[in-house]
Amino acid sequence: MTSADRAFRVLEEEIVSGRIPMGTKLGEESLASRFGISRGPLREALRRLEGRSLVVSAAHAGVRVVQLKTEDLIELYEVRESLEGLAVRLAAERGSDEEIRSLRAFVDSQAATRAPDDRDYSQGIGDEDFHYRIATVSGSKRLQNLLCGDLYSLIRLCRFRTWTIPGQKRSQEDHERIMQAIEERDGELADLLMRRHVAAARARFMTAEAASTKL
Amino acid sequence: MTSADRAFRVLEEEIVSGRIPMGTKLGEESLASRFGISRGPLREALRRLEGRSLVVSAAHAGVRVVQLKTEDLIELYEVRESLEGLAVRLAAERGSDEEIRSLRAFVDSQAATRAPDDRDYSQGIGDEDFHYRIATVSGSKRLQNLLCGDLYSLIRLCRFRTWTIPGQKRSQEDHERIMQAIEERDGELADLLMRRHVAAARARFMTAEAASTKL
DNA sequence: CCCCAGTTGATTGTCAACAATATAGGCGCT
DNA sequence: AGCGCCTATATTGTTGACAATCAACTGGGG
Repeated sequence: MTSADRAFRVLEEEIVSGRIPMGTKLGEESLASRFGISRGPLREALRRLEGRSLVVSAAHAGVRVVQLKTEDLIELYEVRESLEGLAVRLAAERGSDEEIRSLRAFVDSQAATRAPDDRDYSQGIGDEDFHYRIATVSGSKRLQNLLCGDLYSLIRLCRFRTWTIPGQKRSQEDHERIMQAIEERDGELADLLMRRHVAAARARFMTAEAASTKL
Repeated sequence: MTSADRAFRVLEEEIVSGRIPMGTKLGEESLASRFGISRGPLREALRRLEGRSLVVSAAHAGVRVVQLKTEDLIELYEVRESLEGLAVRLAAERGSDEEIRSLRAFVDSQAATRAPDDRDYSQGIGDEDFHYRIATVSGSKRLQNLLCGDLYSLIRLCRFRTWTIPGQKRSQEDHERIMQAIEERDGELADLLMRRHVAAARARFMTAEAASTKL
């Protein structure tokens, strides 16, 4: 593993997790000294981040962490809606029995470990994990990379805004129904339910956003 | 515009157009001398290509143009099907009257300029242009970048394989019906028709592929 | 007092040389 | 003759220095 690889992974994680806020300027020299490497490999790491749209760079003006506006997040959710529908359809139609059993076990464990008052956050993680696993079961590498590699990263980048009331009980019910559709190999129904599921998440975000901008 | 930018654009165009075949090794020194630049900027261009999945790089083993297998192309078509459905739905529901009129004018011009025997290729271009314009009218920057920037590039990269019988008359009829759905602001219908349209293209490719591998 | 131009400073873009590693070819061994 | 090892070469990874460009600051003029 090269030093540029390390810098890329660390920066990617820090940007996606929000530890480096949106719009932050990424000076080459300071970052290079921080990682203990030269500017050459660091610039390569930045270019890879640029290729993945996590940063934007203007010539002679440095690179900054991408700054997503409200419309950008809405667009991301729209794309995610379609792609997750496709993913769950493929998972239902082409997933192996073993994969589906494993997915069922996960859903049940999620339902069991959910403490009655454990609202906010562990549910968010569990929800994310559910979608992540479906992308895997879909069997489409390209789709998995698009969802897990690009979309989720960008959406998580704005997580602080979508820390709205998760409505996790409803989410849990959604998961259960989607799971049933998968087990019945009903790709079309799973697709429909999944689209509604993420559309609901988008709606929650939009109402929360509207409320916050009204203030 | 920096020299790394130039190298990136030229290489991107040459890879996507197929002038640099899949699997070709991209040596740094030869490319650098060809562009008249040093290895530093060239490496940055390669890293940007890597971020866009047009090349794959292994440490100390150089970078090669991505080599798409049959399953990869199928996966690309599946993703494209969903995303184009979304694009045309958004175009129908949110496109301005002016944009839709412009789109109609384009479809009509395509139907008019198509010479009766002009099969193979100008239709392929026209078809691509149609989808490109719909992505624009959808109004979603993210979707437009995904479709026009990433998916079409990778699909075109395999164009030599999908030079199958275009069935352009059927394609023209598809466009006409999709256009009508857009004009009626029927996003759901446009979505359905578009999905069928690209599913048909995928089916043509798959049968052609099956025939060629049977040989 | 305000505005514009020149200059200084810092940051980015580029280069050529050095170090590290994988691939290829030859040599010896079995 | 076939196989494994070892060297040699070529390519990649990394570095520090140099050049070019942009931004801020200062000084002079209106």
